[in-house]
Amino acid sequence: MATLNPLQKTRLHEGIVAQLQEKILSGEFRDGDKLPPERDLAESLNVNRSTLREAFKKLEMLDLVEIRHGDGVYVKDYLESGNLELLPALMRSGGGYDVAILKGLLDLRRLILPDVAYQSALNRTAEDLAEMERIIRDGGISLNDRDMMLYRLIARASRNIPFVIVLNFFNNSGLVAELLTLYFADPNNIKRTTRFYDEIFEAIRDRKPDRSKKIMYDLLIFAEGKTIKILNEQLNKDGMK
Amino acid sequence: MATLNPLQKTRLHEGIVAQLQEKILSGEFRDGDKLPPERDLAESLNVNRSTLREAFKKLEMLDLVEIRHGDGVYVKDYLESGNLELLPALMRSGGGYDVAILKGLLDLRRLILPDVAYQSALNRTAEDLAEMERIIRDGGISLNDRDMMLYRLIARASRNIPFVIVLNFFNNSGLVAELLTLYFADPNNIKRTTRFYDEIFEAIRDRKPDRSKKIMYDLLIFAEGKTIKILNEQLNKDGMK
DNA sequence: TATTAAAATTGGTCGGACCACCGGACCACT
DNA sequence: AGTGGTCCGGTGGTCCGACCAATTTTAATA
Repeated sequence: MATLNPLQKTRLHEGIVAQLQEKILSGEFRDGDKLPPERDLAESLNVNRSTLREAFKKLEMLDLVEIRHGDGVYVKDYLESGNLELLPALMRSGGGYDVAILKGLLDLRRLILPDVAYQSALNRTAEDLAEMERIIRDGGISLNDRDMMLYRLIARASRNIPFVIVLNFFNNSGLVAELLTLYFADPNNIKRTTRFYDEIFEAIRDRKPDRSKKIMYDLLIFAEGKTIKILNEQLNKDGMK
Repeated sequence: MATLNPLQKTRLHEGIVAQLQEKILSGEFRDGDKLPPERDLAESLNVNRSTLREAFKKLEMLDLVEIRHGDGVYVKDYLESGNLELLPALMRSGGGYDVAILKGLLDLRRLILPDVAYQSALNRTAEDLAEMERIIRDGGISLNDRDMMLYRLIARASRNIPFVIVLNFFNNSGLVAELLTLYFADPNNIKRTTRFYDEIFEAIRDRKPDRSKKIMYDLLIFAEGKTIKILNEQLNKDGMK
């Protein structure tokens, strides 16, 4: 408790969230622990109680803590209640990437996206197609943005809202963006993905769900392999320094 | 005695969150809309500005709004940024179940859980097995709780943290709990699920990933079919009234 | 007309006050 | 010994009013 640092950021309560979240995810605060009273904690952090409470509201929404009126604030077990939003933070807990968690995330993506493509081929409209084609042909968009936009369009065309929202998680977590930058550093990968765009577009256009699914799956397998390889090389380099 | 439900205390800011969330999900507040200033909105809602701000912090965490210092609070497109936590609310938007969203959620579950079982069969420890057996044999737990606890144990045994956290979503959203109650109302379904417990336990115990995966998949297909059927019957009944 | 400076608007933080709820201690009665 | 009643300190929940900080709008100026 004594190691909480006062902070100065653009938004104080965000800094508090980050600090407390880190302490929970790292195990410094464990399941069942009772945090100090808001008044005390606010004083320790050199912030107003209102500000601290705004931070607590976010932590509560992340299911990291449970706030009991008249009692106190208790740390919850994030493995039992934690939110998906925690995964990016969890993956970076040690400075670099936690490869096990990264692989788990890639597992999730590989399990879901092929079926998104499948349903997209079944339910896409002419408008969906037009938008997809526009994105694919548009040269004014960065590789990263184009990639994420296309996936979003495919998901929307599936008319499956849970699919769309799960994809948001991958797109907005910043995770995919980071990996894509590494991935697209290799021109061969750009070529492979560009081919993928054409293939998946055709398959969805022609309403071929099974083929769409396979095309998506193959691309994901390819991209996963490359990405893991790149990360391993980085790790080795860092390790030798 | 058993029918007494603990009444939930409602915190003011939670009511505000629910109210604003509903207006956003229903489309009354659209993407890009600027909300009234905190001071005005607080007065309209008859609450203090601090209280309103706590609500805003939660809405921001749900990615339903974007707060810009010196500018205002803007509604975001939940289809582009929305959080998984929104799905339960979205599914109940019209009073009953939005069947399309429900099916999408079942899709997700069916895509993921079989592979959770697969990895669980590969990575489970003796301790995992012991806990699973304890849950399966324990007669003192409600059907619902036992079901959710077993799934959680299977997920943990997979040693795949993203899997565990995704499963939390299904377990904690209240969604599965509701459906399970309907599902377990039929003794045949209880029998089928009890058989599933034994089968999946054996398969995981014997480290048979493919068999575990298939057992999980078959059970999910069965349960989905039954659940959808029950819901359709309910809809028809309600429609005839 | 374009630029710049002041003013207004709006979210962010603050300090202090009071209310609502919980838990434990203590008491009265059985 | 056990049950219920009462009280009290601690803690989260809400409120008030003020000022700070970022942005937008408006007005003054070149």
